[in-house]
Amino acid sequence: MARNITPREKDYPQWYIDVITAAELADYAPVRGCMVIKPLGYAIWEAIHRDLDGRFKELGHTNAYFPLFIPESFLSKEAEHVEGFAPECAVVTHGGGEKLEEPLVIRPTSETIIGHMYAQWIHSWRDLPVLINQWANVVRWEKRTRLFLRTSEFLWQEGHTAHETAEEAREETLRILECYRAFAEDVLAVPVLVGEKTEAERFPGAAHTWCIEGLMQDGKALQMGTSHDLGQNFAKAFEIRFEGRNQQLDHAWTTSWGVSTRLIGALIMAHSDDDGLVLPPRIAPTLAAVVPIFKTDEEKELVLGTIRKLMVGLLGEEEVAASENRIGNDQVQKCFYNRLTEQYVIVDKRETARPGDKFYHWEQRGVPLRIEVGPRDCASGKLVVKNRLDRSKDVIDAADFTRANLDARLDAFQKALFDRGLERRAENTHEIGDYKAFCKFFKKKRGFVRCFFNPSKEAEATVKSHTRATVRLVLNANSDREGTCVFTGEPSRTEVIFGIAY
RNA sequence: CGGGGAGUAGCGCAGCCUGGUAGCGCGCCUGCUUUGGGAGCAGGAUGUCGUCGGUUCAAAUCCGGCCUCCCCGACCA
Repeated sequence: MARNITPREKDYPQWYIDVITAAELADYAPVRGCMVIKPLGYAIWEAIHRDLDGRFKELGHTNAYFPLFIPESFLSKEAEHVEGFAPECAVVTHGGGEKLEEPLVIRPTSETIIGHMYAQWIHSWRDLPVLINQWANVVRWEKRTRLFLRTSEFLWQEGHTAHETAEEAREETLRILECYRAFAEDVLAVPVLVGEKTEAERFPGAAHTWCIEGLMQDGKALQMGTSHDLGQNFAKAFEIRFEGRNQQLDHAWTTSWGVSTRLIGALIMAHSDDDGLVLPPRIAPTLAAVVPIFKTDEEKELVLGTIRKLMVGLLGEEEVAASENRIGNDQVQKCFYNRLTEQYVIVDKRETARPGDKFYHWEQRGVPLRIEVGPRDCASGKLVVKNRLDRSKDVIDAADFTRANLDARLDAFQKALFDRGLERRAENTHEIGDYKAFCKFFKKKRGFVRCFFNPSKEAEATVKSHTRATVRLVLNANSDREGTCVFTGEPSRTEVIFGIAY
């Protein structure tokens, strides 16, 4: 058992912090609500960035960059938008030692400044669609922060598109939603529900907000991504107009969508255990850690020699030789397993730590596979493969230490992780039709509650005051099944998911 | 922003009530022995006691302001 990690059972919030600390994902910054993303945490973000970026480009989007500072007056141009964001904006009032004529808001999101630019770039239907994404930091002055889940500054991507018709904008919104779903499930191995937000939970200024929602191990819901159909709201506020095929002036239809470093929090809370971080192989910066075991100098020579041969067999002489020239290779030798995804197999050659230390070290950092090679293995031509997820230990022939073998193990790991998530979600999803039972459930338990519900701001506020639960998403606004609203008892065809959210 | 808890060596903590030259465990450094699940012995280094101010001959300790973190609320992409 890891001695530096509080078990989930004992104190879940403390466990979360302990896992982050033990895995060295992040550290607190000397500014309230801000964090430093340390190399391992950042490598995970880079992996998320790399994969999603490819998906966006595959769909036809390109990246651009807009300013961090937004003139304060821009925010006010969309009534709901300013109402939603003004309370959490950081505002710059001075620059260069002088008071600014107009204060500058540090972007909490970029709809306004991008809308302003789109108004200048878009004149004709021939200019549409505009499909731009930006990778950026944003600032939202949060009262209560949590590492990765909610910090005052965070990293994200925000896509902003403009279209000729309402249909196209809606299609774009749903296309991105599906992109997020596939990414969350296939890459992060976190099962997500997909649906629309109710008016109460909608993005300020959006016509429709769609989301992917995951269930964490403590039964709380986590919003992992949103895709907004902005209708013509921002186009009207910023006068994004174009002359159509019919020679009439019309406002463009815009969308925006984003995921953030919060996804790292989702990864931690969905997969990790009392021994520390667990990462899906498709995201893990290090796929396998090779731990040499030896006592004497002769054994050291034998074991390290054997490992070198194994690594050459796995990755080729060129890569192994290159890794030996990298700085620090006498400590932890980093060999590229996949240069495109920047994923490594490492050899932990530190002589200051003993094998047991190394086992815990890499386990806590979420490395999916551990390879042990000792004198006994060298003699028998075998090696040990330990699986981080199910803790199984396989003794395999050295000849089987191949890409095909490792890939198969990593694929099985990825699948097992996702299947475990599906099982957990199934166990923690309940259909409840009666409001008394509904309240009783949330008094004691956490999880997704599926029910019929006729959304309204008032009803949702009342339910929240009773239970702290909110509508996480509308599963189906027009169900084939006919039910009764869990709150009012009236007939309903709207199926929703309630949960207590992070 | 309201309620509760905390801040002393890298980490975890004691000391504070009852002011009087700052301690323990782990980690770290050196050496030897070790090494297949967190090693043993010996020696050693490390602190503006979160910060600013007040009381006092004297403050980690008493008083006040502020900062930061954690938990529970409120708020919230």
